[in-house]
Amino acid sequence: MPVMPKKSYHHGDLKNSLVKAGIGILAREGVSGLTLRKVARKSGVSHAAPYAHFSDKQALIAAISTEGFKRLYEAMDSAIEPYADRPLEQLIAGAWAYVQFGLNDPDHFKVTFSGVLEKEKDYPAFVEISRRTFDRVVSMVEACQRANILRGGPPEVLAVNIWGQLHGLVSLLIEGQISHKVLDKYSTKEIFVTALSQFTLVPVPTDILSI
Amino acid sequence: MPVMPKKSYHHGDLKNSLVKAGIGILAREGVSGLTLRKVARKSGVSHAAPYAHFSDKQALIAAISTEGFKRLYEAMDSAIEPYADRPLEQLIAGAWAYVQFGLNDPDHFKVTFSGVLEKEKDYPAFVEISRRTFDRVVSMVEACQRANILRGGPPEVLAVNIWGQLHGLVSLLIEGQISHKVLDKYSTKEIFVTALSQFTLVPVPTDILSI
DNA sequence: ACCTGAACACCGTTCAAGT
DNA sequence: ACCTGAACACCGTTCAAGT
Repeated sequence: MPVMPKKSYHHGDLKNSLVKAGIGILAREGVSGLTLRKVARKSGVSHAAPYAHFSDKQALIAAISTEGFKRLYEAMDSAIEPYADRPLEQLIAGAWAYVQFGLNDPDHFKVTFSGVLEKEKDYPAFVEISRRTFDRVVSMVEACQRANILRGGPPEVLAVNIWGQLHGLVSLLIEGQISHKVLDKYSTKEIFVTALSQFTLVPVPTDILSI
Repeated sequence: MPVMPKKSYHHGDLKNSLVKAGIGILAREGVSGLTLRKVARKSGVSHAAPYAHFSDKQALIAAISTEGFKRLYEAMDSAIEPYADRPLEQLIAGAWAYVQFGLNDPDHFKVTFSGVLEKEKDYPAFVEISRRTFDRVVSMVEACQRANILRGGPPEVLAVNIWGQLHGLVSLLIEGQISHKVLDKYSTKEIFVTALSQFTLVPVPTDILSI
């Protein structure tokens, strides 16, 4: 009995398949479950095959992180889109999209932002999407400042602060560091609205926030 | 030639030594360099010896995290001490101690707060020091509210927000996510003072912040 | 150009055995 | 009670060889 040729020797789009497989494993087994060998197995190739496309595990993680950042950028973009010329609404919707991304896929968020990728500076695609996202936030902040919705001061600093506020709360929530005493009494939404209100000079419209 | 008895068969205080060794490795080689076998080697015992004191690697990580949290608590306590009955100064000094802890030993900070420890709820000592620290912050916030230094509202929510703000900024700084365009123009100190100013109803006294 | 299979060094964990 | 040494399954990485 001759061996059946299993489809074909070449995979077709292995590089892409590896990234997708990695994201899947991340969602189901977490950061510690993400191994190169599992990713290869899931893509139906030998454990050495990934090295044809990624120089090492960090390079695959860089690709997964970059994809995470891109998804985040897209999510923020779609969330903002309905609110042309309404900077406050844009800010809130964008912020909420960031939060949702973190809470919906905490391990992808972690890989993208929490130092699993060790030398992000070595990966130009990651640096690029990071820069683009930040620039977008800065221009939203500037629009808010012009509309007297945010205080004055250097917009980059304000953008970093707002980003930091959201990032910190999402991180603490994901890691389960926020005590149940607090979470039983106040919803995630309340906590974030209170946080954003520290920055804005006008009340935060809560009707935008889905869920 | 008979074998020299190498000191003694028993280590003496292996449990403690393993935690210290782990913290050392963390500082020099980062999270990915922290292995049980290295920790054992550094303590001069076989690679199976740690299992007499810790059920698995996560249990050692829990001990390292708990020690990190204790050091943080102590650091905040000493920073606050000089400012009895001056809630604003206490808040600033405590916040700055948190930031310093993160920037001085980023990998210990990461292990303590960024999900390297996977089920912190299983480790009562960790949960306990976490609770104590948070309670301390809440009571500082309450004192600030009474002195009209912070806005009203549920103190736990405000405490979570302030903690989240600091935590987010420290995390982004550690991970190198804050662009050089910003860091070249504004110091860490400036960024944190601006951040804290969003919360306070009075100007933030910067003379407290060492460095 | 893309992939396989064997090999190597390293890791976490277990367990029978030694002191 | 505390530690060792051998063993096992798994991992990242390399490399000669196959298609």
